[in-house]
Amino acid sequence: MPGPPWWYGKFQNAGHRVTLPRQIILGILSRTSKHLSAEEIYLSVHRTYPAVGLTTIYRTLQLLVHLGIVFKFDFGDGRSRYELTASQKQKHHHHLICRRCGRVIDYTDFIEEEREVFNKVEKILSQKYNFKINNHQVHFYGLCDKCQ
Amino acid sequence: MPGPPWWYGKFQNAGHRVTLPRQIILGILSRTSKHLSAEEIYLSVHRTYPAVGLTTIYRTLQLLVHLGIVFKFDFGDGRSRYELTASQKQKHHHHLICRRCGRVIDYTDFIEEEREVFNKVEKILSQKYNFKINNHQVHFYGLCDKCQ
DNA sequence: GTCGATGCAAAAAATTTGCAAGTAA
DNA sequence: TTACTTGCAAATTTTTTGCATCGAC
Repeated sequence: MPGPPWWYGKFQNAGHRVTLPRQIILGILSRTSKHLSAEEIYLSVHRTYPAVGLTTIYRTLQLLVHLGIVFKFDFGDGRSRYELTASQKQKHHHHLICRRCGRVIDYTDFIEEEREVFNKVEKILSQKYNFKINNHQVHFYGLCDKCQ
Repeated sequence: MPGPPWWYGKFQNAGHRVTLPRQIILGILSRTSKHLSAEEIYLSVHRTYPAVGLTTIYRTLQLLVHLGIVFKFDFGDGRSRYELTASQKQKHHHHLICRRCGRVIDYTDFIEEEREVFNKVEKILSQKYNFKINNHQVHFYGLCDKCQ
């Protein structure tokens, strides 16, 4: 029995409406493992729902970032990239970024080991800076095999 | 005795020239602890060297990112932010980002386990993906005290 | 002297905004 | 019904490019 999606409550709590465009966009994000740009999401939505405009994509993504539902990244190719912070299908992962060609590798190695440390660090930081921390991201920068 | 600056070799190796604008920009970056935007750097340079144009700022920053000398970040306010990857004065630090107001707190309170994990992960990832890793960054996302 | 680097103006992209019309709650 | 959302078009903002000149090596 598929109850309401996991993000439903976040919309409710913040007083935001669950509209069709928003559901579609979240659907796309939850079905991909890529780092999509606003335009790529727009094109993907557009195939099935041509009525949805690019503006709505931008506004929705802004909202989702705001609610902590998606991450917004800049991998250096001039456009922002978006991905869900969590989902059933999507494992928590971090990034390995080539600073020369911009290639991005998702890695999930050691996430478990990291988790323990991050929980601890998160706790310390939360108290010290009075921050309510929800997520974290690790980026390693370097040169990929082809660019060395 | 102040020999050539630490980044000198990186320029040489890559066949890039050490010009006045580049030295000025690096000087500004090494003297601040802020996350400056291209325009802020431009304004800062412009005070003392009005001849340097905004285009040069962008081109120089692009080069510095390319060489691994500066980090380029998107903290969500619509413009890219830059900071040195390392320097004598600048301690390695990570970021705590408020997803509501965009406030960014630098923290340097690393715990020993944190360091250990990163060294370990870096080593393994380097081998597994054949990446030459130079740097890493950790971002914690959440709500700051004022935005909770 | 060479060839990379720079400045200016113009162009290109990406993202945001105004406003009337649509629609979830 | 009420106010949040949306689409479209226009505007804004950031970043990039073309080209003649300049300057580091």
